[in-house]
Amino acid sequence: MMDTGQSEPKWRRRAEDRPDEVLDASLKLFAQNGFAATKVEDIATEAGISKGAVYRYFSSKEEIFESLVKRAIAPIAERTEDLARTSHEDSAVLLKAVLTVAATKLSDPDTLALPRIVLQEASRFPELAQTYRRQVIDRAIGALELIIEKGIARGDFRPVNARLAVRNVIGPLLAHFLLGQTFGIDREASASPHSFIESHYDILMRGLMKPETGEPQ
Amino acid sequence: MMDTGQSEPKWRRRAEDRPDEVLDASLKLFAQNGFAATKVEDIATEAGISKGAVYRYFSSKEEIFESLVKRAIAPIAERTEDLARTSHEDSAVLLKAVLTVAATKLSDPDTLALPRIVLQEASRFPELAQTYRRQVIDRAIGALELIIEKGIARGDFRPVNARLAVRNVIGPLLAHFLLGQTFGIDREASASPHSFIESHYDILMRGLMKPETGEPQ
Amino acid sequence: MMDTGQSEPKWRRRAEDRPDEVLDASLKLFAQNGFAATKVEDIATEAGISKGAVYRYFSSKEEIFESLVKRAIAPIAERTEDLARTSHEDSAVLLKAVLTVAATKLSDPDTLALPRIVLQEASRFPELAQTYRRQVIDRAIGALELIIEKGIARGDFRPVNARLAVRNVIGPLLAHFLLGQTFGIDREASASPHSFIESHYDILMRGLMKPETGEPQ
Amino acid sequence: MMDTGQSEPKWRRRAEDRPDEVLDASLKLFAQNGFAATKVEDIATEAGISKGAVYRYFSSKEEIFESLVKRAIAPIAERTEDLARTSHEDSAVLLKAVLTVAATKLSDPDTLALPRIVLQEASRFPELAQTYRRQVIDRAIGALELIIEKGIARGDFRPVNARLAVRNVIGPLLAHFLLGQTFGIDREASASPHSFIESHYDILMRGLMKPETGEPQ
DNA sequence: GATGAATGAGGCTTCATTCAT
DNA sequence: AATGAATGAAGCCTCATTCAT
Repeated sequence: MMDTGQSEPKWRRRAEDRPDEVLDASLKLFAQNGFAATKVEDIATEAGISKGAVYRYFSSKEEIFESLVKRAIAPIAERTEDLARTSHEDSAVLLKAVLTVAATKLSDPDTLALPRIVLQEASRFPELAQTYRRQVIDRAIGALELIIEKGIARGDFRPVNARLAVRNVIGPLLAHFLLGQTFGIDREASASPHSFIESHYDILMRGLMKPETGEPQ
Repeated sequence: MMDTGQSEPKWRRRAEDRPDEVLDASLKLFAQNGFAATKVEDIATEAGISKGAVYRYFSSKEEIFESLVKRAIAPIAERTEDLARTSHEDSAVLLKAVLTVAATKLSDPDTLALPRIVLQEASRFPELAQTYRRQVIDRAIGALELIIEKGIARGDFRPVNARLAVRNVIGPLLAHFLLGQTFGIDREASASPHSFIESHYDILMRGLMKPETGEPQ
Repeated sequence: MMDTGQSEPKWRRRAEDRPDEVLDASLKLFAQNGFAATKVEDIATEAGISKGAVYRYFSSKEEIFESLVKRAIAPIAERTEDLARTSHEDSAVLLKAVLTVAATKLSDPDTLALPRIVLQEASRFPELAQTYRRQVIDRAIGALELIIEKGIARGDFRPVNARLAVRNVIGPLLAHFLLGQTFGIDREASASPHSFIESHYDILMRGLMKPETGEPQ
Repeated sequence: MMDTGQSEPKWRRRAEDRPDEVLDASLKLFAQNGFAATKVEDIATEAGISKGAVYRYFSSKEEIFESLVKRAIAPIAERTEDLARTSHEDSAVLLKAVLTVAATKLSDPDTLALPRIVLQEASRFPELAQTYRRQVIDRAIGALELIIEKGIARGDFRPVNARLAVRNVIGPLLAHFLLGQTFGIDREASASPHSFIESHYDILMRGLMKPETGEPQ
């Protein structure tokens, strides 16, 4: 919140930063190679510490993964409620804002990394997957559902099944960014985050809005 | 200890079926536990043969995975062109048919399994991922793109960017089935494949069609 | 002894020839890759039969090796005594004849192969090595020892320790052919079997003969 | 079951010595059983460490073998040149010195072990065999050749083909020590290194020297 | 606290041998 | 008798985790 302008020197390694550095390193390597194929020694090297030191902060490789997920969840869990509260505005405007933010974040590979890993490892860490689901997915879905329901109540949207309609909001983002990153699809200009969001928003809004409402935006 | 006299044959000689049995077993276990966490011995046991026998048909665990993907790709690659050719019909009708077929297939965990695994292991098998992408994803996207473009040319659809619009067709399916299976979301009745497809189709078609076209379906 | 001139057609595979064909194949492969690195399947393929068939003639890979050694030993064991009996001639002439025969044989890689393998595998097949030693090495040494002793008795040679002098007869052959084949030493013309034997004989005879005997040969 | 209280350290930390200890253990076992028949676990046990520890120092069993050869080669490659330089002396004296040193070394099973293994495994490690040949065999042969040529130039020796004559120097050593060790030949007193060298030298020198030179030594 | 040497269970793979066909 | 599919013991190697220094 308060950026004093004096950038924290990267080289100052402080003990309390270590766990986070380990998690950063892990995130990078897990995203690159998957959980099983990532060696603790590699994590240590990437974090600039020794293998043994890793075990000072985390009791096992699995715990690193759990902490990684929990670290990512924490801020999301806190901020999510804002989404619902802020919805005093026009539903269409709100939805566009949400989509834009989401697209911006998901177009960053580092942000996409964790959801991807969780998806990958869900079967091996069922409880963690459930935690992620409840803390992140359910909240996001819940928030979007609420936005849609409010839009329906306000008369902005047609009376659709809000819970199912959420798939039409989230899905195209998934298809674009997840497949895009995983398979390297459509790296051309036409697929820039911006133009994609324009297209998605255009189609989605027409699909949700009442016919007489006229053009979206 | 107790020999009843009825000799149980240690194994059957059934070379022709074995490779497929191994692949079936592998698909099941890979889907369940991922590639790395699946032991060759488990595959063998699941296939009802010995560890060593697996290596008569596949030279390594990786080759099993590759064969699995190729086996799944083959029929898809053949049938895909049909999709484009059949499109003499009304674009809306065609699109609904496609969505219904896709939903039916994807709601079967066994069908969804392979795409899931490919997604999971893409970073560890980059070439295989690219093969899958070209043979399956690109074709599917291409076919859908063609349907949309024909719809635009016929005046059924608004002039949208067909390539990007494809995300709005595929994405909700992904969100529904992939996340649904992975995280166990929404197992309630409201989320039946049928009702989801109705919802998806309704929103999607309104988003694509010209306003004056009237109600979809 | 009786060569009728009608060469046995190679392509006529008869059951009674099989064991020898297996041994031929084994000799070739053992010489090439060693005992451990040679697979029974490779032997079978080389012999033009199936893996199972090999086990009809030999009960194990070790037995193949044993048979190989015994097959090679048999004729040697029979012929060796001749060497001692023939020694009515001049010791120098006899020794030269022996050296020439030995050099001719050892310059053929196929002949050298078995001694090489026996040397290689001696520690893994101690009994076989002892059999080989007694049947081949001891006899050869014994025969040469006898030749030398007779030479001394006749006054052709100086009174040397015959048993130790045998090393001076055999050793250079070993050095030339064994090292030559194993390490590919001296493939030039100067190292032809013939010129080597001339050199060896020249040096050896001068070493053994009485000074006053004059030039050898 | 019975904890006496005196904690036995599971291992010592001794990284610097370990590689050599592993090589020593490997040499012993390779010499005894051959490369293929020696298990990494056996090497580890012989070296007093665990299987895994071996892999801290060598990335594979093959690398152990390579290191073994290189370790043995290094000092030889350095010292060999001395042999040629020292040859200010009488050729006969020099040759006897060389033979005596060689015999002393080769009569030690531990010294003979490596050449034996290299000979055994030459076909499986062709590059290593060539390295050994160039670094050890070619140098030794070259040095001996030089001694002989100098002897000829000085008028000590007859004009023989030096390159081929080298076989008469080396060969008897090979026959005596290599066969002796491999097949357990002549363990009697008559075959002591000393008496063998006397015999070999006696026969060899007479073979090389000019008739009028008189008795060797 | 930090380090990295050491451990050892566990996985992949090979291949001699067996035996149903 | 021949075949080659199947077995399974055994070996190489990996790597998460421990712990002496």
